[in-house]
Amino acid sequence: MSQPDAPLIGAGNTRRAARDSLSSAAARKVERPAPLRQAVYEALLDLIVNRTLKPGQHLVEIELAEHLGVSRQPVREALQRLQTEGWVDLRPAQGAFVHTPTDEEADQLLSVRNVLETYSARLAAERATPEDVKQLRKLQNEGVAALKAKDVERVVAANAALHAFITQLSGNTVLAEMITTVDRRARWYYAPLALTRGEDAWTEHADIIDAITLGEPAEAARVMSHHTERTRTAYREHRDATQPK
Amino acid sequence: MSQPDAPLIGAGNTRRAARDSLSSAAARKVERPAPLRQAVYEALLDLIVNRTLKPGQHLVEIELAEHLGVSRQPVREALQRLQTEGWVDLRPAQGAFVHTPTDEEADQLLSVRNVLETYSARLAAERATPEDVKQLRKLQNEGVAALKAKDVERVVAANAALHAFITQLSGNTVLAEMITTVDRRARWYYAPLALTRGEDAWTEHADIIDAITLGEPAEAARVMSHHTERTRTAYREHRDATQPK
DNA sequence: AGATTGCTTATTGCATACGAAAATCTGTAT
DNA sequence: ATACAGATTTTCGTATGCAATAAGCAATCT
Repeated sequence: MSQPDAPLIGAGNTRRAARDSLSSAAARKVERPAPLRQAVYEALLDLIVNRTLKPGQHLVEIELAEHLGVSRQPVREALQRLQTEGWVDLRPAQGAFVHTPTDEEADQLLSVRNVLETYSARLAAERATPEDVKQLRKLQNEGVAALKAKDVERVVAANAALHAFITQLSGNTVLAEMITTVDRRARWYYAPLALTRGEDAWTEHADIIDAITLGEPAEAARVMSHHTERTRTAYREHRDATQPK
Repeated sequence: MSQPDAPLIGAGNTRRAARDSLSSAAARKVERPAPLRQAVYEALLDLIVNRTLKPGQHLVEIELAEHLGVSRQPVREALQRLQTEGWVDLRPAQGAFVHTPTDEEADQLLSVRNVLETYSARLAAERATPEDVKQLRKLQNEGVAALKAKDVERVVAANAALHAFITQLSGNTVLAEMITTVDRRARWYYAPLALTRGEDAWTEHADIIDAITLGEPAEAARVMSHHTERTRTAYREHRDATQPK
């Protein structure tokens, strides 16, 4: 049985009990209690991203439900959301399967990501305050430190944090949400190649921050585009290297 | 009672009966029968887009369900999908409300649309075949004809069709899906200003098609950006005119 | 042997049931 | 009249039940 052994909710069977345990798993505070399906969504997404649930794997509702200690209903709803975001495929009358990204799709996603991130960098350069710049430097330092320490986890986290912050700086909420989704998926795709290009990436990050600091939108856009394009190329090369055709 | 009077399913109460009537309403053929929630999704989206369901309106699950002749379940699932796409807001324990776009949000969406469409035009210019170009001309002619006939419906449809086709030409599926979603929302936003700039728009369309025909990506991008930016400006002006602050 | 048909089982999709939270209403006190 | 407290109603969120479909398997036919 390929049941993952992650959160596993206690025997608590009431709605409240299930919610609490799952929420703590997701480490979130809720004023107005978020629906259970939200916690389930986050739990499942996490399981997919960290590859506990493998691409192509058939996700049986009742199994996930029992694993998380809830009923099928919230699981269904979470799975459907995961579908619209491209994490799983829902085949009518057959159920959910963890999405298996094709090379072509990954490449397309990375190019879309390029376009969106480039635009966000441009906007960020137009709007960043000195305080924002200070924060950017901080994130950059953290990333470089993590890289020096060869702490993969930390580098990945720092990378995500830096990009997320620039995205926020753009001031365009619609754009930011889109990038958040796309980026997460992109990271999932190129996770295998991890830190093969760590050094270069953080040099490029420095260039991006410089452009934002100087308030030069065109330059920021150019450098960000270069950066994300390099990532895309790295992905391609990695792919060609590992699948020698 | 603000019950919409649109599809209204026959008294058929079985699963099969309800599915059939809704499917025919959505005018779709299904080999492997699409889930009912899909049909409900389309029906609700249509009701929102054509403003039968008004922004801010509280959507009560049971009412929608009875109106469509199904149970709450598929309605819930459809509503959740509509939320992830930005058509409704789901407030915990309160239910669904048709999303009310703010001016800021509309502007942001239109600028994202600009970026995405611009990129798709660039790709289209790189890839379009002579056959594709022929089809583009055809769509263009249809639009101009509709404009001459002052048939608003037709113009809107032709406009959507042309943009959709260029989007397809890009060959980037991920991008295309994104544009489809964004565009549909954008049209919903600026629907009020309808055809105030019909003439100009179709002149610009001609420019875009020319650039694609000549296979000049940079030019296609430039012109498409100009076009979508003009739309955005028109939206702003319309807004400022109608809400004199 | 290989394909085909009918049966069994597993799993989904929808409907319904029920408890809990929010909104609304009512009556009372100030 | 207004504000507040409590009860009532409405509506959601989750759980469960049931019919229908798809996959798996065995027996049969060619």
